[in-house]
Amino acid sequence: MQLSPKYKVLFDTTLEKCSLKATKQREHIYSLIVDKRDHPTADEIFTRSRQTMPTISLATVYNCLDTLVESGLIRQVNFEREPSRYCPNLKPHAHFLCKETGLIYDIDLPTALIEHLKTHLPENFKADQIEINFNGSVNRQKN
Amino acid sequence: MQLSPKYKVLFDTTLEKCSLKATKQREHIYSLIVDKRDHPTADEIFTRSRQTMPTISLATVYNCLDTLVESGLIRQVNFEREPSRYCPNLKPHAHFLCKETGLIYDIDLPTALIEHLKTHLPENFKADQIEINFNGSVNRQKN
DNA sequence: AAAATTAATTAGAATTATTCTAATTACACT
DNA sequence: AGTGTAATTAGAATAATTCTAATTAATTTT
Repeated sequence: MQLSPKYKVLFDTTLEKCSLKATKQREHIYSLIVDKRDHPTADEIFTRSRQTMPTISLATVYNCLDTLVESGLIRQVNFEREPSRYCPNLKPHAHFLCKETGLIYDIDLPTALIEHLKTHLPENFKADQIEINFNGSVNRQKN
Repeated sequence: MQLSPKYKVLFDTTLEKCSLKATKQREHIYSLIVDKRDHPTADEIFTRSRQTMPTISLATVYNCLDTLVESGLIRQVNFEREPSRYCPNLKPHAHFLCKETGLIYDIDLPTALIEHLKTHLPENFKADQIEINFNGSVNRQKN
């Protein structure tokens, strides 16, 4: 529940850059996401945040998540019609949803590969973002 | 509102293969999606379908869409928190959402490229599906 | 062909995630 | 301290989707 110096600096400077305030609610929610990188939903984050900040409201959780996404500190991850999930990993990566466990995994992808995907767009298309989502199952490793 | 022979055969055989019935509601909805490939939402499909089938219900539209997706006749396309959209293009492709117009474009991608993405998964990960979504803007072509 | 079985459709209620509204609080700047 | 602006809050509202239970349609069995 305490941001490491590295993330604290990132948090402060990023919000500063966006002329947004580094409030304790925003920091708290950000620290939860950085701390437990299990791609929680807004509701899960709400539940967790109440444990140490019992007065926070669900609206604030949504507000803070939106702010953090806009400022680029976290990414919103959407799979089909499921509730949005949130991810603090800022390296270019894809997501993999295991249909058996419901767990979401980060899949590192080379930046070059992601850039290569863009070359398949028509000339007048300019992509700001690419979202790559895998769906499947993770097999238990044999010993 | 009339399926071409090609799509009619595809529709009939695919549902047959899944032991699902080729009802007139399902065919109607499928034909709308094949006919106007603008990635409509369930609600848009509902509105369109009522024009020629005024007794169809929204629940049926959702049911039919689910059935068509499950059988593999159409794809469900999800961008962020927006309502699901539906796409009859079965070739491997990505989607591009223009943030200015809200229009969704199909982006053809070589099968090899999509397969190549899978090679970046850990060994015990088996992907059934990959969803690739671009976000950005389409610039008006200069003359 | 009638009866029975099963699947699909329907209307409307219920749910759920998210957004909105209006009031309050916190903070920064004179 | 007083003012202005942004952020937070509680609760209501919304919107997409799902659920429920009843009806209809289609198919198979008798």
